[in-house]
Amino acid sequence: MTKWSPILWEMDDDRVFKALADRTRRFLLDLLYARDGRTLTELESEVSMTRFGVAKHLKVLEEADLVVVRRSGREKLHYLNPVPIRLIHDRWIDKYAAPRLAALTELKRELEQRDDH
Amino acid sequence: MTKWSPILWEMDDDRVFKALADRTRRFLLDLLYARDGRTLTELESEVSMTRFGVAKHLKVLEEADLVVVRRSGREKLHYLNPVPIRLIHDRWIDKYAAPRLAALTELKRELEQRDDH
DNA sequence: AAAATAGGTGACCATTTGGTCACGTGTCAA
DNA sequence: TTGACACGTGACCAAATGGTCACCTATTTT
Repeated sequence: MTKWSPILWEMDDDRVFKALADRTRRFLLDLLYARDGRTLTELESEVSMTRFGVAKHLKVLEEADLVVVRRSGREKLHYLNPVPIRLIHDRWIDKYAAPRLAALTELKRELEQRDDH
Repeated sequence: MTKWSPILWEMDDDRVFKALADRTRRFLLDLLYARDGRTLTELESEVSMTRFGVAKHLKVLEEADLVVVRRSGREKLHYLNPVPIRLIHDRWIDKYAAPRLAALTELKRELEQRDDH
């Protein structure tokens, strides 16, 4: 229905949400958020799963454009792309409510800290 | 691992992402984003699915805390809760990158508009 | 050139998920 | 109080998903 401009990127929202629906894939995003540009083998070593499983998950993340890759010889470096996440946010949170919400989530974080020890 | 403060709300991140992974459920959130406080019957009329299907989806959204309900007699009014969405955003987008990203997504939106007609 | 390294493919199986239906409960109005 | 209305439950089936494996290609190193 919507014609997307292919100039910057393509976002298929179903692919993105399906990609985020799996714990392992979210953990892979966490790893890349902490440090970008890792190879499949390096990521595999952080997850208790075979290389094949991890490769499959990374492929799903790529196709959702949540992860972008750069090839370097026989290695494939993985990078986190935050744009689709930002679009999720913008879909259900309006500009004027955002600051108040940010304050609330901040408060939540503080309460957690206080609880943690 | 993290002890959550039950004071404000509980967030099970898996429930949230699984809930968002379905097109119909996202559409229900869109409907509630446009106008809050609707009943099951009203929401059902907007979707080509039986009442049972819609009820099941709403239950999933409730359990994920993406929708909160208020009972009024025999009716059940549904409201959108943006907090879990905000938490998704905060997980993978750092505070300093957010403004630049917002500009990018804004540009994207403009390009779409230009394309659309 | 041979061996080691990094990654890809298609098939397979167990489990989960989406949607429908028959039936049941609580609330309101005539 | 009787019937209409708003919603909930448990069973059921087809389809999609997560994970593993045997086997494959391409690049680098010795």
